[in-house]
Amino acid sequence: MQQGSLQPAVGNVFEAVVGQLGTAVRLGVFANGEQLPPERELAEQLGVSRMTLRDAIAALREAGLVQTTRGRGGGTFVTYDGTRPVGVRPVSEYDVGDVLAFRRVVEPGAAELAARQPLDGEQRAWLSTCLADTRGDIGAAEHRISDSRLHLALATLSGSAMLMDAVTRAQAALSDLLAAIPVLPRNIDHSHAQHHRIVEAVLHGASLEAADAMREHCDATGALLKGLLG
Amino acid sequence: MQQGSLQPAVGNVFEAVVGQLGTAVRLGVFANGEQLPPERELAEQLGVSRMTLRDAIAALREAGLVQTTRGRGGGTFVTYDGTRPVGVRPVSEYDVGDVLAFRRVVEPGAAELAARQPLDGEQRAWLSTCLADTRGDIGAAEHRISDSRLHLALATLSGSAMLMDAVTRAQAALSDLLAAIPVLPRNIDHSHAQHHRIVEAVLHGASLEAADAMREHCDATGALLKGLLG
DNA sequence: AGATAAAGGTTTGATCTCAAACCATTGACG
DNA sequence: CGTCAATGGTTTGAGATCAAACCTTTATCT
Repeated sequence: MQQGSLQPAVGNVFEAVVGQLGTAVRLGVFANGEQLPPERELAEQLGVSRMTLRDAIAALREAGLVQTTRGRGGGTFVTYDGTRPVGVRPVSEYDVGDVLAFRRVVEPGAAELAARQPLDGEQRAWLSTCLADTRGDIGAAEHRISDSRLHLALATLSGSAMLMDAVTRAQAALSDLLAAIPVLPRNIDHSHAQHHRIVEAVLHGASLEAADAMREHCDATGALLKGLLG
Repeated sequence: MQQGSLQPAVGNVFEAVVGQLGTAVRLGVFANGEQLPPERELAEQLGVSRMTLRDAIAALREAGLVQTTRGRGGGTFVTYDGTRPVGVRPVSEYDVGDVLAFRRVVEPGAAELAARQPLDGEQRAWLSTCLADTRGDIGAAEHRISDSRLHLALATLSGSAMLMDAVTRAQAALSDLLAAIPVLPRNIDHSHAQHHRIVEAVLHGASLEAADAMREHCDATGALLKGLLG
């Protein structure tokens, strides 16, 4: 009986950055049409040299996820609305059941913490906007992206960087799988009702309710996925 | 309102490996006197070249954490019983409150999952042994190490690699802080009672009870730490 | 003793990554 | 129209990291 632990270090910085940026785009961390931060800035945020970042951006450009223009007012812009499948490999290597289990732990935890947090007006408005965005009359792809944004927003509002990391990992690992869920109106309605309940609970500071609601939501999504993937 | 995410890539593989191995030793993942895997093997496990691993081991050797002998039957052996403070930098850069919050989410989650798992005889015995090890008439340092081992064992039994990673991160980030907790018999007794309750719950498959007990344990430790650190 | 096996120790050349400086393009503003 | 500023594009040399082959030490087996 002995441990696992000792996770391998990421050997290839370039690939890691491609994975991170690609995931960020696919999760809607950067909205479609939005401009990425300038290279020098983004490189610093990622803790990576500008050269490596540029190579990664070039890869994303080849994959059609972004476009780049030069000159003042230029930059790298997201050109991905979620409708096309993309060839960028996600970072994760975990088992589906594992990801679902992990998510079921960290997302309710994040929601619970977010509900405990004293939120200012801007934060409350942000959350409401994210919720509303999942509602609009949009396609499946956009729905998936705005869903990710809502979940990441909740994680951000938890105020814990480690939890935020964990939720990001879970969402990244799930993004491809979630794309496989068929968009029956029934599912969307159900999902939205749960989102609504979660956000309400968070806004009212009902932490246990928020955690419960999120847990239920994760269970529902998980059941759906398991059903679809055998 | 915009995200964090985009965690920086680890630039220095060497330092990362030193941190990982050092943490593993300090957390008791490798027991005192125990032999580390052969370099070629360990390098592969860590996803790192043998050269880099060797440099890292050299650093640990200088720090007095391990000793190395050559020839057949030789190898690198842990020489750390937890009594000396060591100069090896931990990996984490997170805020104390953050780590405590994170831990309070992932450890109960892991305990809950472990309780749901059908455990075989070996696993049950392992858990019991880990629990018993925290009890013996041992010093503060050994107590801290066996405590880590128990928590990591629970995480391992959850069956989720992602959760295991998360708990390992949390324990690593906390290891220095936990060392600061004074070893009043009162604390140890309290802590052991909680450990006992957790393990019992896991062995009986009482998942909610396990999660509750672990949550309480985390709260207690957290309160103690906060009290001691201002 | 001598041979073998299992470990750590060393060398070497290729590749990846970095930092910093410099070049090129383009829109905005006077 | 010309200058400036903000952006991406390029070059270069140093240092980190890798993979693979080879050397040295030492316990064990015959």
